[in-house]
Amino acid sequence: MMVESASETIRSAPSGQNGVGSISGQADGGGGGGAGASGTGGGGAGRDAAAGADSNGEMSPAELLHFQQQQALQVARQFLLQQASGLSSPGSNDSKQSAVQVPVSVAMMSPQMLTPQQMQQILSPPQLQALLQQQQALMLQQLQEYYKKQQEQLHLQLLTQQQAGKQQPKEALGNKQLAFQQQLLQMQQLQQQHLLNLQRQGLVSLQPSQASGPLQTLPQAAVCPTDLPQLWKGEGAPGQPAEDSVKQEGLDLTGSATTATSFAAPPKVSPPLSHHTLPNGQPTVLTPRRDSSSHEETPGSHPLYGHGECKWPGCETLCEDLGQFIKHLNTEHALDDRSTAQCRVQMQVVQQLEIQLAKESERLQAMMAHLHMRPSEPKPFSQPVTVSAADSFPDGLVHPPTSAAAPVTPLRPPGLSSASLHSGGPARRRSSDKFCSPISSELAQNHEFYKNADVRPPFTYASLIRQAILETPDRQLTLNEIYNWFTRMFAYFRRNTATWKMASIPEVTLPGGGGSDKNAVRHNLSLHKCFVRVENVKGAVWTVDEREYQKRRPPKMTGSPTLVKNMISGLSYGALNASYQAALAESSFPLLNSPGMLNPGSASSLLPLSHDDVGASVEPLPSNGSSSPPRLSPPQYR
DNA sequence: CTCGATCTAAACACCG
DNA sequence: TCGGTGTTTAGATCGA
Repeated sequence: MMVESASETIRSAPSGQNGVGSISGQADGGGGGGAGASGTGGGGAGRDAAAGADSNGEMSPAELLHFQQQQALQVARQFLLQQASGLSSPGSNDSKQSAVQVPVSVAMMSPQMLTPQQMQQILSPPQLQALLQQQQALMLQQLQEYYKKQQEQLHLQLLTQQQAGKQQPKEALGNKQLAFQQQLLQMQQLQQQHLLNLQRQGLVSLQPSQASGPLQTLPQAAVCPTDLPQLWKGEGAPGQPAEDSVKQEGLDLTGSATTATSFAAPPKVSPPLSHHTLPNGQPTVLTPRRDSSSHEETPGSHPLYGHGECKWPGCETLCEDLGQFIKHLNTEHALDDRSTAQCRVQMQVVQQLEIQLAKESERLQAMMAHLHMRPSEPKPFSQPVTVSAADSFPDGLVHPPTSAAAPVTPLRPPGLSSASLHSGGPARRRSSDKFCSPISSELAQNHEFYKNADVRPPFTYASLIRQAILETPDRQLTLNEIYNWFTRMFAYFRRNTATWKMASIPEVTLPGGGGSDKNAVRHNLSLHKCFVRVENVKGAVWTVDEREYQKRRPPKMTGSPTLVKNMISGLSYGALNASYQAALAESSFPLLNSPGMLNPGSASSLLPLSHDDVGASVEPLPSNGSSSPPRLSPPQYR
């Protein structure tokens, strides 16, 4: 839908977007000129500024996410307002950072004027954490609905097609059905990815049987739409009572997360966060129930706790009982840079998948349109969004429906389309292969992911080039073949053909004879001793000197916050999130990339994050990626 | 602060 | 002359 159309627009205007933007690194740096002083770092501003206002009423999933974040902001502001106006109860034994300390001068100012940073300062960590979780809950809910609708649509359309097929040549019908089934399968895979990711973070805790159940066993041609709701237990019933503990929180996360309309009623902030406080003074802010109903049946459980261990990404700390786990949760996973960063990463993941899903959906719509099967609901997301938009801002604040498409804040997030994700601009992600050199298996596992997802692979050029060469039978490639490998294997580079093939665009042709990425490839080939040029009959080919390659890199592998930061900035969206970007960038990827980040059951991560390598023996993996605590440094924005 | 790795951009040379 | 290829330099970021 809009995602795709937007990206198409960009693609069709190479000189305007990718081309010029990426060439003149200073252009988007906001600061101009200075010899690239902000050349690689100024991308964020550029992307944000590049926000286009799509105001046709439709919302892409990404836009929806942004919108939800706006909602979260609204809730936060409401919360602030109420605190400032004395609604909060001073009796809260743990609110040392909350209402009492809200600077009146700040709190009394129009909440809309608060920046995320200010809110971060004002809100206590538990409150912020609650907001984060609320955001995720919202995202989850919308995604679930979206998935469900898609499934139902597919089912209906398949049925329709089968009927219509009676009037069509059998061969044609067969082909079409096959195509549909493939499409269906793709969506299912996407859902699985999404689900796994969520599960990995603990937001969704599938029962073992479920994990391998509905989605994976869905028959291709006979998908029962009801399977999905089963998978997303608890989702189908918005009014479903959630855990009391959650409802009693100062911020009624469950309510607001479950039904968008809950935003209408400013949460009763009687003793805010007074329940379930723990020795360290941190309230137990439970993740809103999005998972299986088993959690509601068993009050003694926690979505982040299962099989006696903490399910927090990368943690897996053993906890004997829930109490111990709660304690652990509040000590080890309180709201700090790392936790928020991890949260953010997960949001990125979800977002990516959403975008992917949107693309696939669009393709599906096009297919159906072609086959004269007019989709009943061309805008799967429109309805939830509409509801949210209509009901989410009852506070009298001006939030016309259009504001959904054109957010109030100048930060235009991801919605801009995936173009903002890969950010063809000079602020493109820097990849470090310090931790991701083992890309062989990673690529193998996530082959499809990279092929379709518009994310920059978290590898250095050198490691990618090496991989390209090693993948060939004779371990040699010409430069052009390397180019082709890049574009073939990675949607990111494919999408950035403007920068890859700029030589074909006169006005942006570089003296170097190619785009920046191409240039980078050539540069890397020349620079690294591990790449050996061999004269061949047909010309020159490049080979890899493994010894040099291994020599080149230090044996240890740590995470690359740089990469994180870049990825995050590329995916940047949302005012609230902005305040966490730095934290995330500084802290989270090492964890995310650590083996421990993966659930034991999901060893084959669908994320580009696994560490295993075919040549694992060459490069010792860290015993545990999470063992190296992330640096908690002040936020840095590039 | 330094150093190394990396990325990006650019200039330049060579060759078909 | 032009485009592709290859080399080199410079500036910047970032982590150790």
